[in-house]
Amino acid sequence: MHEATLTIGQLSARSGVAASALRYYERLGLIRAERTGGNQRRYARAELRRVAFVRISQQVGVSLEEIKEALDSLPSSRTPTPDDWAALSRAWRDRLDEKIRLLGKLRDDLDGCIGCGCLSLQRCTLYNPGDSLAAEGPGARLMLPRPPDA
Amino acid sequence: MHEATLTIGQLSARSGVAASALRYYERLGLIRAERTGGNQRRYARAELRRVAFVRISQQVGVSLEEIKEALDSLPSSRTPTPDDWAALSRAWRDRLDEKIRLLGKLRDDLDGCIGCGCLSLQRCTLYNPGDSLAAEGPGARLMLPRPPDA
DNA sequence: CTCGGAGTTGAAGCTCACTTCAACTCAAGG
DNA sequence: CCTTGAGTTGAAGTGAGCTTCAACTCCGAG
Repeated sequence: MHEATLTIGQLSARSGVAASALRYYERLGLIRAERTGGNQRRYARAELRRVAFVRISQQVGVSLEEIKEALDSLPSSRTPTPDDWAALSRAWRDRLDEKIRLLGKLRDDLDGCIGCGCLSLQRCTLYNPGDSLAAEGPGARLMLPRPPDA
Repeated sequence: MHEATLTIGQLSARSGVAASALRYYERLGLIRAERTGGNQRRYARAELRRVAFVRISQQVGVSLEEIKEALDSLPSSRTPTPDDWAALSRAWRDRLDEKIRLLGKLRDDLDGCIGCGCLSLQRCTLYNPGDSLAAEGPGARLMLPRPPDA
């Protein structure tokens, strides 16, 4: 026990992420694994940090694709240093700040706004589809970009 | 123009929500419409408020099902008063406060946490699958509830 | 060597929140 | 009356983020 590398089961147990999800993440290029002679995955302990980063970022509402982009900024040749991670976390911090700002605005405006009828108007500060808090969400999305005013 | 009721196209234009989405919301019971003799939808202006509430709530990361539950607390017999809406918004406000609190915690912990390695541990304050910020997310979800410790 | 639990793959399934399509009908102007 | 644009329906498709299944193989304890 306490070896240099982890099996997928061990990584799953330690990260709290299902093994099937870990394989999925690998397909997307979010994490990487060595293989044993018998083709089984062996994870470097550093992968734990990646998995944790993925889950935390998801909780903030970032898509896996965006998370991948962020992770791709880490050096691939060497194991990322604390400084490498710190740079990533700084970028995320800005994201969080913005999100917190928007939520605060939403909270402060909601009471006053919702009763007065301004919610019916597109001009309402709360109702600006542009500065979406929650990315875009899932689903088939097209239906021609809404005209500036219709 | 400026009639008592709105067609689906008008509601779509005013709310910024696609007509197909409005029909979908109706199926889910989030909004309601009268019908003309020729079976076309006619929306009371009060529905605009409902649509706005739905979209704003979605931006905060609430699922349509939860939004429906909230809307169901509005009186169905009469048109909701500002007070009715205010009650709803108070409940949402608590939600927002909690979300803001969690995001703030995340932001404050991230820098220190991510470089040090504690992210690898389940005990990390950041890495508590319990107080999920983003509900549960989409997808097929089962795979037996994770055992208390594995 | 044998056994059982852990691991492997690809393909298919699932939920959410919609959109898209086909094949219509309605409503209003000319 | 005719045309045109807006509206109607149900069914099927989409994308994200996984899970589930079947049919295997691997690996470590006994």
